[in-house]
Amino acid sequence: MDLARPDLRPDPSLSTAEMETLQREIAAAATFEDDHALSPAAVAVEEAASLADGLPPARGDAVANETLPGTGDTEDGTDPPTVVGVDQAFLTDREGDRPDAAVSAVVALRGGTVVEYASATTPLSIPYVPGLLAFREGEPILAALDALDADPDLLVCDGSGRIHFREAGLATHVGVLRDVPSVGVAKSLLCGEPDESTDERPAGWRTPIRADDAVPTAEPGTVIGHAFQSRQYPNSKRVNPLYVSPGHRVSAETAVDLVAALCAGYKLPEPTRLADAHADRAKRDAE
DNA sequence: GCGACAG
DNA sequence: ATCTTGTCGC
Repeated sequence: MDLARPDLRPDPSLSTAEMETLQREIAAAATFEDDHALSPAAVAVEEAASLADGLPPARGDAVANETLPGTGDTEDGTDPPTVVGVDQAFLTDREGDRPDAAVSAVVALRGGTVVEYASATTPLSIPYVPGLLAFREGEPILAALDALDADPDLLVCDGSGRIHFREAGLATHVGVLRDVPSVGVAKSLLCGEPDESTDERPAGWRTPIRADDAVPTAEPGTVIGHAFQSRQYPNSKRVNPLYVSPGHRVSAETAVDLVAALCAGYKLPEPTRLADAHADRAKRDAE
């Protein structure tokens, strides 16, 4: 059965009040539990793709790679889950003022191998408002996902999921609309309170983020995500942690475990890092 | 009124 | 997010 909810699409023409109401519906339709067989081990990425010579092979070549012996295959011969990274870049107008259009990029990985790329450029209709990001970037993202042939088993979105004022961040919104398991990976904390200070933590460290007064829809103290130190330098400057939260059909614990498994030596998990690079390339090609 | 706020 | 060179460290 198809449980996607196209009726809950992030329509940018809604009023602020309507947007917030829609987000409460999204949160109500969301599942912050593991209802699938997605295991962190199954999606683990062993080696980072080299961006030195540009991005890995585009779709046509990558499809051929799928049939290469040992590439992205699991031991029992089953196909690994398809993980799709989603990211955005913005085009600026002639005067160099405000962003004019959004470039949404999606990159599909299977067993650490890139199997497909897609992107979509959409005019921006509303400004960025904290808490309403999905209404600015949601439509472009959905357009990019539509351009993808692959069937995502997991979406890795740039931004929050359950770590949100109404527990309905970008990752949750997109996940619910398509009824696909999703996680949110943010570079800064929107709301909620970490159990411990996140300062100068070693790679691999994590601490729960709990709902506070800024998240009235959740029972106070509910774990809505985690701060996760994906990378750290031995010396020199410190790296800030990531803020990982469930989008849809994933628990807070599994969300961090999945992201940890998807990291391959860089601060950002591979799907996000590759989508980021693809978005930049698509943007450059458009200029 | 003040503070605080993903990309 | 975006505007941008060099620079410090592995």
